[in-house]
Amino acid sequence: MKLVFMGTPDFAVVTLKALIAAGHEIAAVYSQPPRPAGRGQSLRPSPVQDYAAAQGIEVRTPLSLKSTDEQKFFADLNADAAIVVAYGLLLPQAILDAPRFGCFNVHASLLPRWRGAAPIQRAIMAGDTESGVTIMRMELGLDTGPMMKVGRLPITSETTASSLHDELAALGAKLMVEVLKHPEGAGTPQPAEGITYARKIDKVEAKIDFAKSAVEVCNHIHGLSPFPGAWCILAGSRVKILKAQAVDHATDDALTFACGSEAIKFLLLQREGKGVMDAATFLRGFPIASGTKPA
RNA sequence: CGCGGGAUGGAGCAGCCCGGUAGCUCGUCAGGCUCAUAACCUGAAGGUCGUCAGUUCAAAUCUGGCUCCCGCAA
Repeated sequence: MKLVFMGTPDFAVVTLKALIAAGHEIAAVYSQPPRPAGRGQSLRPSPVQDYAAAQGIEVRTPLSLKSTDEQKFFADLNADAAIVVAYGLLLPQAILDAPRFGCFNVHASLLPRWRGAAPIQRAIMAGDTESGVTIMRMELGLDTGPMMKVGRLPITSETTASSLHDELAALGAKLMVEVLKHPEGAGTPQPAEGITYARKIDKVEAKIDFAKSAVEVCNHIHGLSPFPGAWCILAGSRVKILKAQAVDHATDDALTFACGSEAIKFLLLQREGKGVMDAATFLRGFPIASGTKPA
């Protein structure tokens, strides 16, 4: 089929690759325009733009799809379908109506739970035991469209936002390819019950609150790992915690700390300016006296 | 030019301010002890101190350039 792909982060690249591998023609790729990012705040293109450009695909980065010029260009692509994955722009009705089979979206949650911006992180932070991806036919509303296909994945005590992100990206890409084999289906309406919204992750949320229970702290850490990274102050240094484990009670272990209930054991950490290390390695160069309290 | 930290034997760090025998924790190898051990003891190997240049009798340490890594902020 002749497709238009719209997406921005790494998560979307996985689907784009799968579509190309499945033999679809990508008429054009839309992505968020390059923005100042990283150190030196230099302008850098999105992962999707990077990849598409490297494949020789035309990339468009409009600030909005509201202009009639932009909508006309889109319509003139004469696509069979538009595939949207974490694009970052709302699609006006004129865009939704343009492709022959409509627009399809990969969303990283079991809808209608976790509609919105940060479904992967929110699912882990909330302590969900299951996550997944939903392929939906797009509507004007935010993640409200009828479901074409759903894939489920368990969330365990080992799951981090990073690992779940990778798994869901792969699963979503696979399911999208399958959906496109029968793009004419109407899909199943989302349940009216169980709607929640996954609001954007705010940096101020990242600081660890040791007053919560160990399990909550652990979920918080894993949900924000590795970005933006849950952190606390240890012996005067800002330390990011990328992996942890809830344990029954505080022990003599240098990196086990009491929480509101039970205790948390840090397994993977990163000091400011340093690389990521496991607990033993971290302690070798940055000894933490027993009894030290994190802040 | 957004702010800042860093590059030292395989790993993580100290030393640098106040130039002059390269140290610590761990790992590796050999041997010993032990019923046994991620235990303990003894010994050994392993580093042109990121790179280029400068200052100096002498540079890991002072000065300047370059490369790479990371935290914050966006």
